[in-house]
Amino acid sequence: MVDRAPVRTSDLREIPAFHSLPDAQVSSVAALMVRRHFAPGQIIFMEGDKSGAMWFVFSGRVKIIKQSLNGRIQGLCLMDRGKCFGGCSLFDMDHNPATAQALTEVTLFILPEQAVGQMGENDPNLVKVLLHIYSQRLEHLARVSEVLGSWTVADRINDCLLTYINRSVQPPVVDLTHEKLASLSGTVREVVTRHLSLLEKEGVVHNTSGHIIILNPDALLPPCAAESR
Amino acid sequence: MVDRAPVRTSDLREIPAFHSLPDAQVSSVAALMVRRHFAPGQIIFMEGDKSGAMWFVFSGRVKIIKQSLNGRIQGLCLMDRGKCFGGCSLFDMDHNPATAQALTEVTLFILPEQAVGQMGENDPNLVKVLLHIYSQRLEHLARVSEVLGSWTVADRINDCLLTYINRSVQPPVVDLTHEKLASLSGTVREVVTRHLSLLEKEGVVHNTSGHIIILNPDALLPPCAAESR
DNA sequence: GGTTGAATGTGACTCAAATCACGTTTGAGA
DNA sequence: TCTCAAACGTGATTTGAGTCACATTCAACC
Repeated sequence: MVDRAPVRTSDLREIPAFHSLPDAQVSSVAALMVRRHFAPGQIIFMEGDKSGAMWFVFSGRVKIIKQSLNGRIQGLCLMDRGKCFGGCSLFDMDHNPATAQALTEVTLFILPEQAVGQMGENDPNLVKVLLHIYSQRLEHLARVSEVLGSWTVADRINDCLLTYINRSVQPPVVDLTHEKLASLSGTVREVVTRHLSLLEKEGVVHNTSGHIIILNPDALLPPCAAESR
Repeated sequence: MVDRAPVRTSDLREIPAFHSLPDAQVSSVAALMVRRHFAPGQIIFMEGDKSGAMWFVFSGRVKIIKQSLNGRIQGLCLMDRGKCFGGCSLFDMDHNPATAQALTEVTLFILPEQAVGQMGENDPNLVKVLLHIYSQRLEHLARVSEVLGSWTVADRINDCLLTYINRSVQPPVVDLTHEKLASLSGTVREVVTRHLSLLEKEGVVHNTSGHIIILNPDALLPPCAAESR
């Protein structure tokens, strides 16, 4: 699965974490990276693995999932182009807390563990990259814990719809099955189906197989956000 | 509330985030800090505030809480001596995501926003302090989201008991009312009371007013952790 | 176009946990 | 020791959401 094509500086430029970095450093990081390919369904790493490598999505989509004790699989998030995942052992954790699985054909850039370690030691600019990534995660986790803790299932589904909305087409659309949406919002398919039927009755969305067309995104906003508009 | 007594280097040494820092730097950080005092119940900062200052608990206990839309208050965690909170706007967030309230008499050290900003610029050693704090939070949040997402209420209550157990007395004890425990574990008082009665029947804890005596801490471990013993 | 497996729709049932509504105990201070 | 507010105990009721079971529709591909 290792692709011989090297990681080009211009490729890395597409990844937000490297936007603010001088060219020289981007290319030195690029030299340390490895390009890999995964087919849909392939496991990239498993919950419990000790790898501290960091993974960057160059193309395709990766699913981060977690298996709970009762055997249900909770999707944590989807990683699209430009996103970064893994590297958890750098964050004082001794193993990966979740599993990463390719959802489509994906091309990933890997920054191996020891390379990440060195980055921190040497160069304050590179530390900023790490801080940037940290920030993203903290924000995401803060959000997840807020959402799981206080919202109802209906709100969580709405939130997922807004998170994975694709506005590049008109009207905007969410390319997820009810099944996947259920997993991402921490519930089961039937509940998603029922809630989407409700939303359809209200004229907020339109259901087609495999896609959900969003007619009125604003109606999906949680009450608090709606107030502030 | 500003206390004239300066923050001493030896005071900072008590805080884990500064353990690995050379003396010279600890004292330069100490010079930037301000000591403040809060009475029980006082609000330290509110959800939505934009302050990016970081707060360190020197003595006493602070409660981090979040008000959900339905008006219920969810306690996120308690901060005891040595813990750090706040500074969220440094983490790419534009406002504090939660409220901090003094639970007892507390003495806090504040590292003002611009001081934190400078730290990152200048000294790679100080950046490690930030990374340390980041790591702690990521770990905590990862835990919270795992707990909220997959565990049952009973498991969450057990988890809270273990988190806030005070082992400095024998037998160990948890100094929280059912009400506070309910808030921390994301449920309501009645459910906590009922679950604790159960645990008492099983001989795991003993209930007294305002304190819960833990007779058998191991029995509180979740199934997964229990297996690995 | 007919077959097939995935995706969706829907009713009935179940259950954990929240809510409601009390009564009882506790402990600190007048 | 009396009082009162806070903390605790407990039944009855409600409900959100997960589970089960099965029917229906969709889309891809020979």
